[in-house]
Amino acid sequence: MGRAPCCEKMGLKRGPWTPEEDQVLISFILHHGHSNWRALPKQAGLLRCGKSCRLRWMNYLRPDIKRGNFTQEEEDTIINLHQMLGNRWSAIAAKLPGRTDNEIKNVWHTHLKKRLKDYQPTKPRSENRKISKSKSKSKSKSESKNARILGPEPANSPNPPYYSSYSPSSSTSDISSVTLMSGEIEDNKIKSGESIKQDCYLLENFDIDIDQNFWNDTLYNDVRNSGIVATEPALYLEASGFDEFPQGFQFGSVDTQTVLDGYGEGYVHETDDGMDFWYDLLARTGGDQDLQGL
DNA sequence: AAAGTTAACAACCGCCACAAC
DNA sequence: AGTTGTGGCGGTTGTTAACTT
Repeated sequence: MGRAPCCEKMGLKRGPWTPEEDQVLISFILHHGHSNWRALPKQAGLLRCGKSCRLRWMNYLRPDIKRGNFTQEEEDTIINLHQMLGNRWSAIAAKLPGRTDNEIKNVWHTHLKKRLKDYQPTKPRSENRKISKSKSKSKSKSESKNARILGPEPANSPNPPYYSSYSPSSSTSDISSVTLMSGEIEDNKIKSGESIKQDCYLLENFDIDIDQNFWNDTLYNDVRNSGIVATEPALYLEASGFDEFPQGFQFGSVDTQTVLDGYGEGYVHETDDGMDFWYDLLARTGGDQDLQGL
C-alpha cells in the first residue's frame, strides 16, 4: 500500500488553519461535497493535503458539531463508555451526537482521566458507582439489545492490582456456542484477562465476598472468549433487561442475596451480547431455566 | 512583572481496513 | 488473488492561554 506523500514534501501548508482557509473549505464542501478528500484541496484552491482538510472539517467545521463545555451527563457517559470500550474514541463519539472523537479524547486526557485517578474506591460499591451514569434497571430488553460492544478492550482503570484468586488451570472449555452467539463480536479480540482482572479488582475493593470458585474454568473461558467486557453477575442481569436477580440463582459461589447486597444500585453495562450470554450462563450454571424463554 | 509550569485543544503522524481495480 | 488508493482511527505532539511562583 503506498503512503501518501507528506504535506511538507509537497510544499503544502501545515499548522493552524486561518479563518480564510476555513471559509474556503466550508464553501467548497457546501457546494460540492467531499467525495474525494485527496482531490478536494486542489479543486478548492487550498494549499493543504486532503487529510488535513478532512480533519479540519470533521473535527471543527462540520455544521452539526456541538462546541463548548461538556455537560456533566456527557462526561458521565464518556466515563461509562470508556469503561466498556476502552480508547475507542470514535465508538464513544458515536454515542454523543455533535461531539468528535478528537474532542472526547482531549476531554478524557485533560479532565476525566484525572478525575478517575483521584477517585479512591473506599466506599461501598453502591455509593461509588454513582460516579457512573445512574443505572436504569427498567431498561427494556429491546433497549439492551440495541446496545452493543463493538470489540473488547481492557477497561480504563490504570494498572489495577491483580486479584489472584483465579488462575485458569486449563483452557479446554468448549466455547463454540458462545462464539456463535456472539457473532457480532469481532473475532474474539480479547487477548488477555485484563477486563476480568479489573472486575476482580472491583469485587475485591468493594468487599464482595467472592471465593476461589467464582471464576471456574468454564466461566473464565466463556467470558474471555465471548469478548464481553462485563464479567459481573449484576451486569449481565441488567444487560439482560431483568429487573431483579432471580431468587435462588447461584452464580459460581455467589448467591442472589450477596449479589443484591453488593450490587444493589448496580450500573448499566449495555451489551447486545450480554443478554444471550446471560441465557447461556443460566443454562450452564444451573440457573432458573424458565428465564431462558423470556 | 517575568519566568516557569500546567491545562486545553488543534493538528499531525503512522497504521490499518477495505473497496476498487 | 494481489496491489493500490483512500478514509478513518488512535496516539502523540505543538501551540498557546491560563495559572503559579
